[in-house]
Amino acid sequence: MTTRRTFKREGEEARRAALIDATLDCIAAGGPQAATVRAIAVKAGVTPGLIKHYFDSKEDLVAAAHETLMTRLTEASAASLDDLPADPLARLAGFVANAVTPPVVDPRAMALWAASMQLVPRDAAMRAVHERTYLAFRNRLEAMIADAMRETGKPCDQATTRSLAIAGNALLDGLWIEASVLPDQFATGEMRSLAIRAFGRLLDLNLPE
Amino acid sequence: MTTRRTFKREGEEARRAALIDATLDCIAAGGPQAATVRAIAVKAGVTPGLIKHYFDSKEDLVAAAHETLMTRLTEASAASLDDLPADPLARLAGFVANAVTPPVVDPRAMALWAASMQLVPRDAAMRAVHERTYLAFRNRLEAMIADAMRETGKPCDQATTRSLAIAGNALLDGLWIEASVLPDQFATGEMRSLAIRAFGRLLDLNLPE
DNA sequence: GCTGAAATTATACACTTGAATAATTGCGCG
DNA sequence: CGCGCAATTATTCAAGTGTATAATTTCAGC
Repeated sequence: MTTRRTFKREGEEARRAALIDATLDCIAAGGPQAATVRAIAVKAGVTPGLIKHYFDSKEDLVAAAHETLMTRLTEASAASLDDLPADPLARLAGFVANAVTPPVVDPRAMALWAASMQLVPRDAAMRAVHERTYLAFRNRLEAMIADAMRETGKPCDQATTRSLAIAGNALLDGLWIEASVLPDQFATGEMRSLAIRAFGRLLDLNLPE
Repeated sequence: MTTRRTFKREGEEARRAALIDATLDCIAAGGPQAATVRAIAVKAGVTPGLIKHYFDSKEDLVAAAHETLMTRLTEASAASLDDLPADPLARLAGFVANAVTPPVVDPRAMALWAASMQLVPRDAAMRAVHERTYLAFRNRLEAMIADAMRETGKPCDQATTRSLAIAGNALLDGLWIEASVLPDQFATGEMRSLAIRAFGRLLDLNLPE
């Protein structure tokens, strides 16, 4: 007679979080098709049936995982703000450098981001999440740009600031992607100074490296 | 007694191409997990077994499809070069505008691109394809940038040109992504002039809109 | 310690998946 | 026309999928 595996009762929040993390791990490691209920359960140290107990369906779990991912990416860049200097120019330079170097630059995060981008065009809920997090990031960048321009006596109108934020955001996105996916293409530290210089040219500001 | 479905013999190239197109259609419509051998066969107007006849495995077919996708994206942007003016500044502006407006901007292409980016970190063959196509695009951009700088009497050294090409490429990538995934965020024509202005600031050139 | 309810595991099921094999058909060549 | 081979279809199979349900275990409250 085989004995049942022993288990411990965890709180609902802990279990949901563990299942979500396990889902993200699976997707990062092998793409969406690798995130099967069984693989997720193994990674979470749990039995497949438990997924059904905490989520109505696997689809629900995946949606929750993507929401968590997006929130984390946004919060990660927000957290770094606390460690940046108060001087607008240095602050902006630090923000830029942070966005294009590890740990923000990370193949795993990149793979997860690509997986979620893939869902955006055909999933309204995912699109809403993306739109919200995108605008949050861009608006934060816009505020820092406005501060920097004002600081250097080159204030610009709102439309220009908006355009610069859109372009600056795109620049950071593009550099983040390439640094994450082809890390060997760039020498150590090259991406950092490259990004700061490019951002400085975009704003016509002399950002401190 | 049920009669067999009638069929026609197509050439090998035609069948392979049809299967690859069907695969891309499936991935674009429903993500990688929707690209099952049966769905692909239906879309190609063929029986699942035929896939095995032309490709050793489904994995091989998917790899071939991604190679085709990447090549097409690169060739699409190359084709537009023929229609651009010879003047370096106007040429660069046209290239930029082309990259951030339809038909290059396209939710379907974006979804396919995301699907393939997702494979890059864990598939060496995909990484090689990405690296090759990325460098081809960037080198083309670098040459145009060098021409434009020389034209305006602001020649710059090779390292600077390289940096500007990397940043310019990132800027175009980022704008392309956002325009493709959140088309409603930008007014008609806004993305185009925004991109040209931002690119002009990056290079410190007055690009004609 | 008991007890009961909730959490967790175990089992079963219907379905889909990719692949392998056998049966048939189209069609170039004589 | 008919032969033969390769292209294509049809069928089958084992493995894996998500989910539903039943059986067990944990643990808080008495």
